[in-house]
Amino acid sequence: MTSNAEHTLGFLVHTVGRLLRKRLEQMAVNTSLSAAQWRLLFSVAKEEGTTQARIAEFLEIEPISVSRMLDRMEQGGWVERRPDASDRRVRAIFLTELGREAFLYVKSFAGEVTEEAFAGISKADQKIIMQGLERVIENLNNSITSSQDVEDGTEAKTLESAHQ
Amino acid sequence: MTSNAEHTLGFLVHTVGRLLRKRLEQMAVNTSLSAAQWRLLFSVAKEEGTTQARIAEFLEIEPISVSRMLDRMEQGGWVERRPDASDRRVRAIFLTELGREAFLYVKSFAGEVTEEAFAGISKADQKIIMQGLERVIENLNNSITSSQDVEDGTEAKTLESAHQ
DNA sequence: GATATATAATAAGCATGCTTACTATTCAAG
DNA sequence: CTTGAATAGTAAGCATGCTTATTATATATC
Repeated sequence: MTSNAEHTLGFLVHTVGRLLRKRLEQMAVNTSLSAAQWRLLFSVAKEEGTTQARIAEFLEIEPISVSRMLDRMEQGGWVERRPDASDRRVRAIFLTELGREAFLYVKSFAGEVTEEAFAGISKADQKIIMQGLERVIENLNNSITSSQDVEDGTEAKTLESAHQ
Repeated sequence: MTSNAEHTLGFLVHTVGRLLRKRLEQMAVNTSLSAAQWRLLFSVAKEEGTTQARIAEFLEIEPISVSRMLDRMEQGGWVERRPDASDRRVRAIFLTELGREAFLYVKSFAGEVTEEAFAGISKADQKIIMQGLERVIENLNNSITSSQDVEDGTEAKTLESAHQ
């Protein structure tokens, strides 16, 4: 509807992400869960008793980010940190009853949001889009990794060479 | 490569967005511009002398977010706030020479990142993906707007009704 | 067994988004 | 002309990401 920025992949994905987040939070207004918190609940529900390090790896964010989100979510009563018997560095993370309910609640319409998003797009095209995004992730991961490996200065353009 | 979370639209888009941001920042390591700052430069370059309110509308973020980003970007010497002759509430925003160079610099490989991302995907499928994302944006905007209009409690599920 | 290295979690401080509340200014209605 | 509403920008405080550094504990090497 609104004449939406430029129509490049970056702008589009940025916008879609923002709107998905917004719509999910709008539907889940009864919980006070953010999309980020829901992802965290998701990763704990998938593997109860997991560690903070494993959560960070799964969500591909930094351990410190997990730590501070858990501070708030533990305080909100959604999750619980328990000491690990065999390794005193480790905290095992569990959902509380409230956390389990909230997770199921939001999960119950995560699919609904996807349906709304894909309205009017054929199943075949939906498949192309989903598989396309998977491929994009693979491609970018490769680019990022190989560029990190090179690290010899030939990779990054300089300000001078960029626009002549 | 990595067994990447769940394969839902939300998780995929979230990941693609993060990787695009990361790759762009990796390539533009010579500038100290973040992806968010680049988007802001983009919106100023598109319309020099624009106002903060217009930038906020274009980027679909809040005016206060623009204000604080401009604080830092003005301090970094990328942009300049000038008073508006006809309306003393307004600040007209301009690129500095540095800002113009940085913009062109990053712009020069924004397309490159898209190419990397789409490697191995046919032109036809690329088109389906791009148009699909445009449609998704339209759909979500509609859902969000109409849900805001309703606002009568029948829209949002309750915790009780969600999982029975 | 002592020491060096690796790992789990946290602390401090920054950027970028948000909400809510404020000031200054402009515009519209009477 | 005055008053009241709308608009442009900012302030304060919060959440969620980051980087860099620190603490506590485990593990591997000599």
